[in-house]
Amino acid sequence: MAMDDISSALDHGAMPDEVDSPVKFRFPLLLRRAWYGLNQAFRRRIVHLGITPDQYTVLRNLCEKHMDGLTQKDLTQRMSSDPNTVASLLERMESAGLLTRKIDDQDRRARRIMLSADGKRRFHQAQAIAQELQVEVLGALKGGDCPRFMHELGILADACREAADRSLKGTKTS
Amino acid sequence: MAMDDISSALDHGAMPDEVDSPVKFRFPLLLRRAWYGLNQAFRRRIVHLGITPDQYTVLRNLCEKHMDGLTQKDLTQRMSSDPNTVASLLERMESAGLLTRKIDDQDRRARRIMLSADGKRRFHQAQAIAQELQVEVLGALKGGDCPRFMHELGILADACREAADRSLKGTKTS
DNA sequence: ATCAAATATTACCTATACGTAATAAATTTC
DNA sequence: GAAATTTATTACGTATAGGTAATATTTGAT
Repeated sequence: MAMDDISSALDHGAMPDEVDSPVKFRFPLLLRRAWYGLNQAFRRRIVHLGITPDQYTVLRNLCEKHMDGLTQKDLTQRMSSDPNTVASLLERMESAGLLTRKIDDQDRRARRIMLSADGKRRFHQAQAIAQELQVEVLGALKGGDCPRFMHELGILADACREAADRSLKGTKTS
Repeated sequence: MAMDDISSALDHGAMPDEVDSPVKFRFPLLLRRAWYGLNQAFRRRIVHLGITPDQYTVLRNLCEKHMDGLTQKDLTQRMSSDPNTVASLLERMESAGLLTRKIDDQDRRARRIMLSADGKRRFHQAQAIAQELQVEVLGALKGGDCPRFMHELGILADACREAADRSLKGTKTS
């Protein structure tokens, strides 16, 4: 039953009628459901640590192979995020004592973000929880489908980002 | 080069070391990039219509096969969203003249949402743009990968939602 | 019929996304 | 080498996510 629905609804790769396919197989709705579900699950599991999913992402980027710190610009790119969002995010995290921000020596426009000892500690606690959650969720994909799925999701993610960049100025549809 | 990385990083379906795999193949980061990219692209393309991507989703749900209207609860479920979020979203949309809200006859706790003529008109304009965007993005997936990918994304989306529900009360990890 | 429990919504709160404009410092240009 | 341009960040505004609590209404139990 499942494969029939899929075949009839999403057949030729990227035809316009996909947009009118059943809710269960529409890319934007599935993406929304997955993203918000994953975030809510993680948020609920780490709320006792006093950090949010986005703050966890910041801690992770700071913790792994960048003990020398990152600028806000670096973080913005690594998180596929926005300078404004990252700025206020870091402001809250600095107030919470998770990190420090100091003017960069090489470029005094930039601020170099450094993880605090407490930030590192809380990150490691959250990381164990993140790993559990990831095992739970990805376990739903049977067999060796996972690597290929991630590869395809990466292709689509890049396509979405490029579409967003194209949509800012100039030609919108190509 | 690509497949080697994938294979070494994401091999056994859902092992903990996936969490430490290269950024390019981490589920949460890819999901984030895809979701925000898609939204930003769509937001930029419909801003001239005076609606946002989330408002488009409301309009779509109201427009297709539910001319008799939906309650806020219905909309919340269809959008994989939250009652609070939907309430304020609809408040703004009502102020903008996109829809009307009236007390339901059968259940006076509920409010029945009805699309306005202007809301319907703006929806159809936005829908053409949504279809273009979807063709652009999904076109990045070559061959017949799309149906299978959507099926797998649906499985993961459900797994994420269930994880979130489990995380609210009782046993968190199973 | 009546009181308790469940349900739809609102009110209020903080966190995040992201658009525009301002500011300051680095880089490029002539 | 000073002016124009680019770039990192901040300031401020609106929209959305979602938590907790209050309110009103329906449903269920007695």
